[in-house]
Parts: sequence; C-alpha cells; structure tokens
Amino acid sequence: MKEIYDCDLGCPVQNTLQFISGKWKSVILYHIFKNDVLRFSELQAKLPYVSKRMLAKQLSELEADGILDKQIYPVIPVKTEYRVTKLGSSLYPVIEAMEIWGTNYTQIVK
Amino acid sequence: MKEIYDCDLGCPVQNTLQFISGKWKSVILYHIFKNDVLRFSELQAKLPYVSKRMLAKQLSELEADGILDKQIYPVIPVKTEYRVTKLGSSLYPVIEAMEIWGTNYTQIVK
DNA sequence: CCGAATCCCCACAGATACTG
DNA sequence: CAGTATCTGTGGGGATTCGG
Repeated sequence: MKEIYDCDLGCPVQNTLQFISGKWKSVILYHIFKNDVLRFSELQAKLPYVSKRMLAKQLSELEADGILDKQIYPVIPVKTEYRVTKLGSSLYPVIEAMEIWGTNYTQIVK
Repeated sequence: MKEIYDCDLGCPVQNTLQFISGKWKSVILYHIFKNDVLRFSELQAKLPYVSKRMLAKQLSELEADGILDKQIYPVIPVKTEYRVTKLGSSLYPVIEAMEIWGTNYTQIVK
C-alpha cells in the first residue's frame, strides 16, 4: 500500500493525482469498473494502443498503490484477474465524473 | 479550441483525459476554481515545484483547448490573468471529485 | 512581469526476445 | 498466457537567456 503522502497541503487534488496520474490508469480503472473483473489479455484488447510493457507497468503500480487486486491462477497457461480493492472502488466518483464529462462535453461546447 | 476527437469510442474517460491529462492541469484548474482569477505569478507561488517553463506550457495548452481564458493587460510590467471559460467551468465536477477523494482517502484507507 | 527560444540530457516508452 | 529483460531512441522538461 502506498504511503499516504501530502505533497501539497492545500491541494487535495494533488493527493488524488498520486494514484491516478499514470497515463492510462484512469482508463484501466474505467474498464475494470465496467466489467468488475478483467484478465490481462482482456485489458490488452480494450487498450490496443497501449503496449504490453506499459500496461503491465501501470497495473503493477495500481496494485502496489492498493487500488487493484491481482489474482493469479497457477494453471497452465497462467491466468490472472484484476479487480478493484475497497480503496480502488472509492475512486469511482472520480472516474464517473470523467466519464460523464467525456460523454457530454460535445454538447457543452455548443 | 481543441478539435473534438474521440480517440477511443466506448471510453469517454479518454476524451476527458485529452484536456486534463497534462501533469499539472488539474492542479492549475483547482486553484483557479478556488480563486476565480489568478495571475501567472500567483500560480507560480501556488505551484513552487513546477518550473516557469512548464507552467507556461500547461497554461497555453489549457488556453488553446478552450478551458482557460487569458487576459493580458499591456501595462508595464505586463500583467496577465487566467480564469476558466464556460467549457472550463464544466470540468468543475471532475476536479471536485478529485478534491473530495484527496481530502478523504486517508479515512477510506483505514 | 510574462513568456518564448535555445540548448541539452536522461528517463521513459517502444520493439524484441525470453521464461515459468 | 502473463508477464520480465535488455536495448535503443526520442522528446519532455530543466536551466538559462532574451525579448516585449
């Protein structure tokens, strides 16, 4: 679990960014929120423009930060599943706000 | 104004990220939301860990994207003011969600 | 005071190949 | 299948300077 670390008192936004500022983290979370559970290959399919290496890095950071939980099934071939932790699920309102804006901003512009 | 550009249909979050994914953009927006209007030097004071060059870049991108409005007063020395546009103000719920989470996550963890 | 221009470097991301 | 390891290049960002 990531250390709790106020990098800028007076700017709580900064604290949130520590967890989701990775280039693809919000998108990964969005997909896992929508699907509850996703395998590595399923995430790859949903993010074809993100390299395997990049995806693995973002996932391991999210896991290290206590946002995601990784289940490994030692079958052959290996199978892994990612889901949100309790802490991760608390980020839902943030992702939801981004989802809403991303859905509606076209109309806002007009 | 930034072209509206769906880089990933089925992931509206991605659209939002186009506008606020810059390293410091959310924090800049947070401070301007709190203060309505901020000068360049005031933003510098609030973000001491961000270089002048970086701050200017983020601000000009936010302006180019139609999120911020820049007022230049051609006095000597020059004075500039940044405030949110209508489009920018529509991002308030997103920043607010990040602010709320950043304020409360310590308790969520426990 | 604000910010653009130039130089420069190294951290980060892609490509590829390898492993349990 | 789900990653790691290594190598390589590129551009993001700091430091500095200049200009309005």
